[in-house]
Amino acid sequence: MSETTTAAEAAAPHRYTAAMAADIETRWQDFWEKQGTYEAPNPGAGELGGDPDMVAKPKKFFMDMFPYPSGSGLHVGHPLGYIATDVAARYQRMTGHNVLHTLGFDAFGLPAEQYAVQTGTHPRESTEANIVNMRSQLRRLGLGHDQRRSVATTDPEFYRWTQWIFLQIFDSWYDAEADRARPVAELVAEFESGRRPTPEGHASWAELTEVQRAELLGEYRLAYASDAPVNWCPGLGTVLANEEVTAEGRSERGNFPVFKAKLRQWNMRITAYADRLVNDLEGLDWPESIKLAQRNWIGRSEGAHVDFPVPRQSARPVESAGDAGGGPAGEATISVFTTRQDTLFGATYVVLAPEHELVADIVPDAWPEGTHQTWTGGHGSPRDAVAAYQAQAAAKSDVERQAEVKDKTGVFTGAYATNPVSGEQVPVFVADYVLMGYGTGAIMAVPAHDHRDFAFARAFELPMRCVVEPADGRGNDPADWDDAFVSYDARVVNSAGPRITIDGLGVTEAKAKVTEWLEAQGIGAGVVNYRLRDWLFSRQRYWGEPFPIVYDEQGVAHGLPESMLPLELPEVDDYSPRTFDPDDAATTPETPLSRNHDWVHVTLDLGRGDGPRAYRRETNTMPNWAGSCWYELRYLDPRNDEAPVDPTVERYWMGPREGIPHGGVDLYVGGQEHAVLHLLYARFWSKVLFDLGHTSSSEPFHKLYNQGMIQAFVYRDRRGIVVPAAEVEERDGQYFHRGEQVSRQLGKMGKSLKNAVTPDEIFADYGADTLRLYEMAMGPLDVSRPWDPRAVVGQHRLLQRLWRNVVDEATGEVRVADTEPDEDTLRALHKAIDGVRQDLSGLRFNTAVAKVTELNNHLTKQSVVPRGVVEQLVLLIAPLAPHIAEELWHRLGHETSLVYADFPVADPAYVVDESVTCVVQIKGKLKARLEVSPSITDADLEALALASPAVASAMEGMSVRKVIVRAPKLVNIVPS
RNA sequence: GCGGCCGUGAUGGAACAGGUAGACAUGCCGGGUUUAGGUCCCGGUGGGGUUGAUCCCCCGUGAGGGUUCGAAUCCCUCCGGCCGCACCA
Repeated sequence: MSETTTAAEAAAPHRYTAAMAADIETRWQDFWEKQGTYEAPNPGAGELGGDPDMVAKPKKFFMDMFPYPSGSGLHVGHPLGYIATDVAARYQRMTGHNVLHTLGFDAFGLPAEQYAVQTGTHPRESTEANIVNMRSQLRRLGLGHDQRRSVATTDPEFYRWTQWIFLQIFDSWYDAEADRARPVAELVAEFESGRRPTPEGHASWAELTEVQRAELLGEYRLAYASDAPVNWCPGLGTVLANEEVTAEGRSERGNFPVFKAKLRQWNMRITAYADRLVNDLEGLDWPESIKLAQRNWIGRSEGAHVDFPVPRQSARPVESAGDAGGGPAGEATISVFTTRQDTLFGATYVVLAPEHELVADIVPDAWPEGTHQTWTGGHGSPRDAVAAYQAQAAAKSDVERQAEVKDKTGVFTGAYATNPVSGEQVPVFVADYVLMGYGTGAIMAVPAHDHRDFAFARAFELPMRCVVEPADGRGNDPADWDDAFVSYDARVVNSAGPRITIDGLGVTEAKAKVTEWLEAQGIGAGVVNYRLRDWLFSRQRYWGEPFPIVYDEQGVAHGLPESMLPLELPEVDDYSPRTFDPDDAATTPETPLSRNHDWVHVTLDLGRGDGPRAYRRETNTMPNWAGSCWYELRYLDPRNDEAPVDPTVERYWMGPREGIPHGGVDLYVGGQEHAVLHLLYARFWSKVLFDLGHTSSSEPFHKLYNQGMIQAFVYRDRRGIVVPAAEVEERDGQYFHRGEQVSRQLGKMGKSLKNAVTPDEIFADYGADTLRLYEMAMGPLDVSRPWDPRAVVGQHRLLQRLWRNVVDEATGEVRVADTEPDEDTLRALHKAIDGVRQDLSGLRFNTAVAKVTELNNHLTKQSVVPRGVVEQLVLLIAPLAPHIAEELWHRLGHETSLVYADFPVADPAYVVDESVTCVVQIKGKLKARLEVSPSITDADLEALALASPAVASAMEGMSVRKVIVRAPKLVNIVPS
């Protein structure tokens, strides 16, 4: 911008420019802050209670996915969703709602740690500095947030309650009969009274030692420590949840290899909620794609367990209850999971995962006579063959397994199991296409009707039997087939035996009959199986919530009493995670908190009546996701020091309501990347808190909206090196950087691609209102679209024209007239009101901007601007461009802010045109237009259309066969 | 491989429930204001044909086919792009 006053500026000293925008915007931002304009009152007399009239209004609770306070600042892509929710929230304020809208910070996480390692600053310091910086950047956008409610997950007063919720989860178990979580104390009471017997294999409650009791309860608790195999990522130095590992078996963050390792880690029993997490999706107003992603991730499938008896070779006693316990001595049982019980007669072999614990028990000393050459893997004994295969499978990474999907490998165990329906002896194989982590880790193979089994059977020359009649004419002999026949809509054949016959039944009937039979025989049962696993909840990090858990001398975990919360992060010498060679699977994690010996080893009185005792603290910290699992609740009641949220306040803002029995936030806007992470975890916590009676809402977010990404052009030179987008010049559709031609592609916006545009640049050139309008006008909120630096000016021009319609650029005087608007203008106004209302409530911001623009353009063409109309226009644009709207509102003589002014209401009489253009088509082709009254009858319109000269000439020599009339918009004439 | 979404001017995108395709904006073209520039103003702008000109005609929503009086919109096949899951029994 030029410093000297130009001639144009001298001619128009009161033009709306970037400088004037900056002045207006900061002035109103200060005003709003001072007035507490956006402070939404809670019901009741609490600290955030307020105006009862406001509380009595219908409420709206709008949220954005809160940001990580990064040190590198914002680019224009970041606030897209924040602007959208702000516009929606402002619209709701003007339509008589008590609107809660704020934004907090998800501030635990790796970047602060890494920054701390580089610079020596404490993560808390850099985090707080970043939050201050981000707050001021966001403030400059004019977002109407209730600042009193903005929380940071790193705040001890916040994570005190994260820890408290963890303890609630730790102290509860899932009662499958009641289908909800209950306090562990109630479970203990049931064990003590004998009302609930201890599970098979355990002594009675009274006979158990304290350690044994703790172990038993650990099998019930919703938060529990276990030694199950976890995802260990040496490159990051921490273990990870399944959701954080990519399909390629690498860490989502950093792309390091991930290995399975047996480590004692904390887990959350999210699997207990699998069914409810699937079922409750139905009532949510979420994008189908996200619901689908969650359904896929949970992976509910209905099927059955089926027992296949197999001779036991070793003399080992039966170790544990369950699958292996049923058979007579010398016999083991392979329990398989299948979703196709109906194909049981077609099961011609059985496969165990290489890690299956039964493998060792069933392998005989020598190959049975006549064993196929291909089955032995060239080994002299089954033991050698299986051991070699197991070693080979263990050494394979997930990536390698993926690569070999087409080529099935495996080896015969030497054992034969009995097919329970046919009594047939079927060979038992070990193969890595069966995964230990899904189902029972064992399958019955039905090669004729499963693609994978078919491929394996072909490779190993195993028999196939067709038991579902192919409907595609391929015949009933699998030997002639290229692939398995898989269908759920077919008839069962070849499935008659001495014990059960299902021939002729449809797949569904056959399934039901087989399941019933299995249950009656006690050799199987219908089960529902899930792909979802429990959520691995501990991390080897410094910058996270410490677990409020201590271990006594016997190693039993105890929750800290509420009075000891928050358990604050201790000072340590070194915050950095201990990382390792990314490929070295043999490493083990080290927790930064363990470096503070004095903090770890403490003497505490936990209030259990046993006085002060020595304890050792848990040194893992919680994953990043913990704080975001419940932060919506804290927005409601951020200063409550007796509970995470007051129940009355929670019910007011989030409780069940008309058509929304689950309750939850009214609108939640954020990116798609959290489909199976944050959004799943938060739903889980929400349900636990609901079950335990702490909240009235069993879903956190009723309506979810995914905003698209703002992309930007990426310019590369001939060597493919990215050049700064700001330095590229365009000439005749070609792009040049320092004289050299460069190529242009669309990509993410960001520093690494040298194409980031910061809000500050746009503020300097145009102002915040222009930025807001441009982001809203670019396209539908849920679609990704490129940032076009040249196009921003269009929205600035709109504001300039709006300004000019109210204010004389030369004098600064208000130039509107107190005249009555003409009919045309009234119709333009009321159509705009009607359209903008619909668009804003439907989150169609781009078309709302277009309608406001149209009305403004209409006024621009008028010689006099009627005050009544322009005032309504100012209100219409207020949610989108609140600063200029306030300024004009003020200049138009209003004393109070328009934030709570009534949004204009359309007069239906003016929403319809006085006359409408009727289209006359002949065979669907446009032939003529007629100006007609909107209330014209079909008959009148038909007569009018047929009488029109254009129709008469076009219909010359033809007769009318049929006329379709859709008064008042259309007549279509069909000639014969 | 399975599942889902999407292809409209030079560009971002409109078109609510099948009924005037291209609203609104950028860019571009022409004109104005200005010493000049544009973050100013006014007008034009899908392609082709025709006319002195208004008019008028034809074509047009990735390609092909279908349903319909009428299709960007519904159905089928194909092509292209994006996303999710992926040996899940």
